[in-house]
Order: sequence, then C-alpha cells, then structure tokens
Amino acid sequence: MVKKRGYHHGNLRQALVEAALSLIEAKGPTGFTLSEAAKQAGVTPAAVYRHFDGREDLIAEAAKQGYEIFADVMEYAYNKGGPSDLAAFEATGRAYLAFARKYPGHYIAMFESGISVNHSPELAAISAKARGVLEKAAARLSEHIPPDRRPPPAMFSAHVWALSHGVVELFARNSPGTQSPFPPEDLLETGIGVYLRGLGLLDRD
Amino acid sequence: MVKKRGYHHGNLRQALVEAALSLIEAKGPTGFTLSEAAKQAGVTPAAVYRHFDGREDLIAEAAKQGYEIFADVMEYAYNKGGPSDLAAFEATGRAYLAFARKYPGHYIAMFESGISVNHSPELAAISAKARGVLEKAAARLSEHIPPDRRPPPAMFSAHVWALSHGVVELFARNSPGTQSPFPPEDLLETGIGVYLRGLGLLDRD
DNA sequence: TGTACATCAGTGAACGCGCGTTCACTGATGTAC
DNA sequence: TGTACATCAGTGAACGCGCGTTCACTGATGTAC
Repeated sequence: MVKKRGYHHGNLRQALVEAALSLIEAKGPTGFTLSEAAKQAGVTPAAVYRHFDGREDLIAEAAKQGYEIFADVMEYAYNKGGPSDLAAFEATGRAYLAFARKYPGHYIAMFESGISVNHSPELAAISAKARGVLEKAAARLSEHIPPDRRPPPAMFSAHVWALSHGVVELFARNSPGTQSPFPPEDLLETGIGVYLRGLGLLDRD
Repeated sequence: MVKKRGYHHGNLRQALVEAALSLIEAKGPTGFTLSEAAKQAGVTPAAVYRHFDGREDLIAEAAKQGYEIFADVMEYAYNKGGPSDLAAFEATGRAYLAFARKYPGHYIAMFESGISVNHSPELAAISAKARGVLEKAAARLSEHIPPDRRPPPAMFSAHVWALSHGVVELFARNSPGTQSPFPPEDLLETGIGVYLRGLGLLDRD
C-alpha cells in the first residue's frame, strides 16, 4: 500500500494524511480512526504522535491541505475561466463542484468533519483565502449590475456558495436512496443560471 | 430530567427518542451514544433493546419523527402561506429554515447522521412525502411561467432545496468561526427572491 | 375483593472490542573528528 | 575511511475507558376466575 524503507518510513506525515483522507472518503469522518490510519500507513498508532498532536490535529491537517487545493483550483478557474467576468464566475462555480467530486475526502474533512476553521491560524487563513476567491469573482461580476440594485458581494457569493454546497450535500453523494433527479453538474449550472438571470446578469434568452 | 414512575418507565420509547435528539443537538450525530441516551432517560442501556433494534434504529426513529414534523410544517406553511401560489411558495421556503432552527436535533438526524432514507419503508415514505410538499409548491408556482421556458418542477424544487440546505449548513450553525455575514433568514429570503426573479416570477422592482 | 398466574419492561453483570494516548525503549540515521 | 555519539523516528506493551450488545434474572402490571 505504502512503500516503507525499513525502520524509518521516509514520509510518514504525508502518508498519514493520505490514509486519513482515504478513510474519511470511504467511511465518513466518523468512521475514521487514528489507529486505522496508522495501520494503513504501515505504522504503530503511537508513531502518529511524532507528527501530530492527536486525532483532531490530523484531520485539521487534511482539511488544511484541502483548502489549499480548493483555493488554487478556484483561483485557476477564475483566472482562466474566460474573457468575461461572467464566464470567469461561472467557471469558478463549476470548479467548486469539480473539487467536491475529485477530492471527496478533503471536502468532507473541510465541511463535514466538524473541525473548526479556527483550529489553527493557518487553517483560518487558508480557508479565508478560499472564501475570498469566490467573493472576488462575485464582486467583479456584480459591477455589471447597476449600483442601486446591486446586492452586497458578500451576499451574492454566500448565495452561490450555499447553492453549491447544498447541491453537493444533497445530490452529489452516492448515499443510497437519495439519488438525484438530475446530474449535480446540471443542477448547479442551471441553478446558477437562473440566479444570475435574476440579477440581470444574463439575458432571458 | 425525565419523570419516572418506579420500576416501569411509562413511556420509555419516546423518552429515548427525545434523549437521542437532545444529545445529537448538543454533540452532533457522532457524539450521541446509545448508552448515554439510556442514561439520560434514567434507564440501563440494555433497556433500549426492548424498544429498538439498536443504536441505528433509534436514530432512524428520531429522523422519522423529524420528517413527520417537517412534512407537516411545510404543508401547513404552503396551505396557509397566502392567497397566491407565489406567497405560498415563499412561506414554504421560510418554513424550511424555521424547521431547521426549531428542531436542530431532528434536522441533524435527518440530514447529517448518515442514516439512509431506506432504513425502513416508513422512513422512505415519509421522507418522500416531505420532498413532495416542496415539489408541489414548485409545480404550482411554475405554472405561472410560460411552458416553453418552464424548468421541470423537480429541478426547480431541487434548486430551492439545495439553496435552503446550503444556507442551513453553512450559515445557520453556530459553529465557531463560520459566522454568517448575514442572518440566514435574510440570506435565504433574498436568495430565493433573486432566483424567482430569474424565472420571471417576480418583477424586477 | 382476592388470588394465581402470565406477560411485560426493566435490571445488572458480563463480554469482547477498539479506541486514543503514554511511556520507556531501540533501531536507524546523520555528523564531528 | 572509521569510529563515537547525538538525534531522530519508530516500536510494542500497557492503560483506562466507554461502547454496543447478550443474557439470565426479577419486579411490576394486568387479567381470569
């Protein structure tokens, strides 16, 4: 599973994070245990304490790495998203869902593990940065709305964040029995489309 | 805490459900244990097995009662919501958030406990009924949209459900550090407002 | 109203389990000379 | 290149704990006559 180099592992810290992520992905944040993560990394539970303060600290590190990827992915989508502010914004929304799909373990660690974003200053900073990307995209786009009917960008981005998160939680999990009537990607795309139309940012074609 | 009548409890089954709910509310679905629920009800853990198959079955019962209240509340809001289909729809949305606020234990049991809606036929039925209320409200309202630009009602209601759920999860929990920039009620109200405007159901006043 | 008895809803002790965490330890690695 | 030694990153045994679950039991309740 993980290649060991004799007595010393070589990169145990990261191996533990990855074990934690795969366990979280497989069994949810509840199902993950420190002992099992250690076992999966080919190491004694006690070894974990060389690298982390304990179980919660390990999850926090997983979440932190998630926020880093998340911020990067959103930033990239925004920058490369298209010539217009509108296209860039839409690309950012798509990136949200793509991230949740591609890094489910990270997503769960970030949003469903019950970890506080204030666990550490670094975690708080990186999560604020991620939030900032979406807020920036919303702010830029909302400049195309006449000022008198422009919602605060923080509200704009909160709406989109909430819609995205709701789609992920309700329709992008393969929890048995809650199958979606539509593909989550379509749901989010159309939902954001209607919303942007409501703001006057899209024509009613 | 719970009044006992000697050796026999009187209404242990419901007392256990309520203990479970208050524990879930206080510590999340993870923090809840069968033993602690039994203790809170003033009873031995073994007594739980007179009334439930085990831990999961107890959570499922809590979720089921949640769906029952949920369906009732939404139905009531829809029926009494106002003279117009629009007003009724908006009342239903507000009822969603009100339910999440008033019955946080139930809400968590329903949506965050990892319980499958297929745990039992009754649970599947009542959850489908709850979903049906919102879908009906959406279907009625969407009849005011010209057919050629009318989204499928299931998609319409999925959007609203996702937005509502996202608002609850991200902004209506007092998880430290994730404080909302706006009151969740406002966020949902304005979000749905913009969305309905996008569908042409609200004037752009 | 009283008694015998069946049924029901609890007890309490016991179980095996896996958890997170600690501790003194030891094998591996790196470095100074 | 070789040796002595400090440092580092693991081990493995042990801990106390609370969990879910089982079992034979017993006290309380309800009912037939």
